[in-house]
Amino acid sequence: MAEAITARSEDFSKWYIDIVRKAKLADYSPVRGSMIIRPNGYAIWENMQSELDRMFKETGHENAYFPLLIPESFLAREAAHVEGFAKECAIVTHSRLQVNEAGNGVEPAPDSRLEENLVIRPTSETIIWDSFSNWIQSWRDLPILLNQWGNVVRWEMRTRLFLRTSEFLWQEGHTAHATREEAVAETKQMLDVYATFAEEYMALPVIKGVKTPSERFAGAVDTYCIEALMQDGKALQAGTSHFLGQNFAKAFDCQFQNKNNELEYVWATSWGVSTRLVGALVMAHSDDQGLVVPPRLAPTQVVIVPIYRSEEDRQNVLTRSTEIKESLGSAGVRVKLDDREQYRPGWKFNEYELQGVPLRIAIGPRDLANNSVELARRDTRDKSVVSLDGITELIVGELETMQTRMFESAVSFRTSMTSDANDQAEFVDILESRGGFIRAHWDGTDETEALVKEQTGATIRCVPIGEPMEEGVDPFSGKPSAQKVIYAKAY
RNA sequence: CGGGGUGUAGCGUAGCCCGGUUAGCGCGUCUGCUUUGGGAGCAGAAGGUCGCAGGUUCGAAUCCUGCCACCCCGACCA
Repeated sequence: MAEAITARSEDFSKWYIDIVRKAKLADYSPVRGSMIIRPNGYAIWENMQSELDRMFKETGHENAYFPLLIPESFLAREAAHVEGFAKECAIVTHSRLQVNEAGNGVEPAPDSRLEENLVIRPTSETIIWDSFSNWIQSWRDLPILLNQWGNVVRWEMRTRLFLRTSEFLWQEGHTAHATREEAVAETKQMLDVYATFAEEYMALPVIKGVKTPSERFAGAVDTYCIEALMQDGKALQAGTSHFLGQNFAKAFDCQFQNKNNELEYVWATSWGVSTRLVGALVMAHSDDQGLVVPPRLAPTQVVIVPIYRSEEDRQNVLTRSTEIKESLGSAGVRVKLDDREQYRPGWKFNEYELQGVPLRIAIGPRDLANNSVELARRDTRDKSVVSLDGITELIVGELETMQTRMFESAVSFRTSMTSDANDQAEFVDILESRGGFIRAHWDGTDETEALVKEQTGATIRCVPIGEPMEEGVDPFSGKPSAQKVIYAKAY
C-alpha cells in the first residue's frame, strides 16, 4: 500500500511534515525543538555546502572556526544585539554533573558553578569581534574575510523541522573593512552570491531587497535579504547579508590606524544561510508524490532499478546495469544501482519518487532484447523508452534540462503569484484569495508597517533592490510613498 | 505563559464513558515457500513498564489526585 502523503491542497503544513519524515530527511529529537538530520537530508545540505563553500572561496574568503561557548558578558556589549538575542539564549552555568541524593539521576554539582556563565552562541559576532580587535591594528591588517560553518542555538517558542529549530546548522561570514564603501560592497556581493546559488543550484528564484528597520538584524545598520516564494503563497527568507557599520567595532573597541595616521573604527559585515534552505527546497519544488530535488543538489541524480525473473536474466540485467552505472559515473553523474533483492521493482519506483531522485532507469529482459531502457523523470513524471546508444549523453542533458525547467517553472509560479495592490480592498482580497507577493506603496513608517501586519497578517518582506523608483500613495495611511515594497505572509 | 487536545509494540490505532481471565487490529519486523515491468501472496513467529507516581478496589489501560511529555491555537520569533 502506498504510504499516504497529505495532499498540498488539503493541508500544506501537514504535507510538508509528511515529506520531511517520509523522505527520511529528518526526525524529531528527544529534545523539543531540535531535530535529527538523517542521511538523506544531510546529503542535500552537504551538496549545498560544497557549492557555497566554493563560491565563498572564489570571492576571497577563508574558513575559520570560533567556539560554541561565549562569555555571557560579550552578548551585552552591543545594545541592540543583546536586546535581539537575550530572550532566546541557552546558558551554561555548571561544569560538572553528580549523582543526585536519591541515586536515580544526575544534577549539576553545586561546587562546579562557573565564575561567569557561558552562552551557547545564537550567532558569533561578539566572539569574532573580540578576536578581530586583537588582530587589527593597521589598515594593513584589513580586510579580514572569514567564514565559518557551524551550529547555533536560538531557543525558539515554536519550531518546525528545518524552517525553525532551536539548533540549526549554518554558515556565517564575518568581514572587517577599512571603509564604509568596501563593507557595503561586500554586503551586496554576498547577497548576490546567495541569489546566484538559490537560482542556479536550488532552482529557486529570489527577490533581493533590504529589510525594513523592524525586521533588521539586531546590531545591523542595514539587513539585505533574499526572499523566496513557497507553493502555498507564503514567503520565506532564504538568506541574509548585513552591513553592520561600526557597531561591533565600537562595542569591542576595534580601531585601526589609517593611511593618514588617524585612528578609525573598523567597518563590518556578516552574512548567513542555514539548513532552512533544505526546508525551502522542499516547499518550493516537491509534490504530492514526495520530494523533488533539483539535479544539481540531488545526492543521487540517477538510480538504476534492475528487473528480472530468471537467474540468467538477473546476470544479464545486472551486467548491463553495471556498465551503464560506470559510464554515467565517469561522466560525473551521481548514480546508484539498486540491486537489493529484498525489494521488488514497484516498491523501489515508489521509494525513489518519494525521495526525489531526479531520474530513474528501469532495465529488464525486454530492454536487453531491444537495446533500450525505461527512463522516468521525477519533476514531470514522464516515462519514455530510450535507446542505450548515447544513453550517458542523453542523461547528462536530461539532468540539465530538468534543472532549467524546475527554475523556469518556479519563476512562472512566482510571476503568477505576484500582484500589485493599489488600495486596501485589493490588498486584502489578493492576500485572502491566493497570497503570494504583493507589491504596494509604503510610506516608510514603522506605524504603518505594524498596522498592516495587525490588520492583514502580511509583513513587508523587503524593499526590493534594482526596481525603478515610483512615487505613489500608501494604501493604508494615505501618505506619500517613494517606492513600492514587497508584502507577503511569511514563514 | 494562556486556551484546547493527546499519551496503549518501531509507526498508526481499538478498548476507557459503564473496572473483570491471555490488551485486540493494521502497517512494519523475523522465518519459510512462491514471487519480481508501479508499494506481492500464503503460512508461521517475535515484539507491551497501557506516559510517570500515588490512591480507591477482591481486581485498574479503564475511576480519583498529582506530576511529566508532546501536539494544535494564541502570544513570541533577524
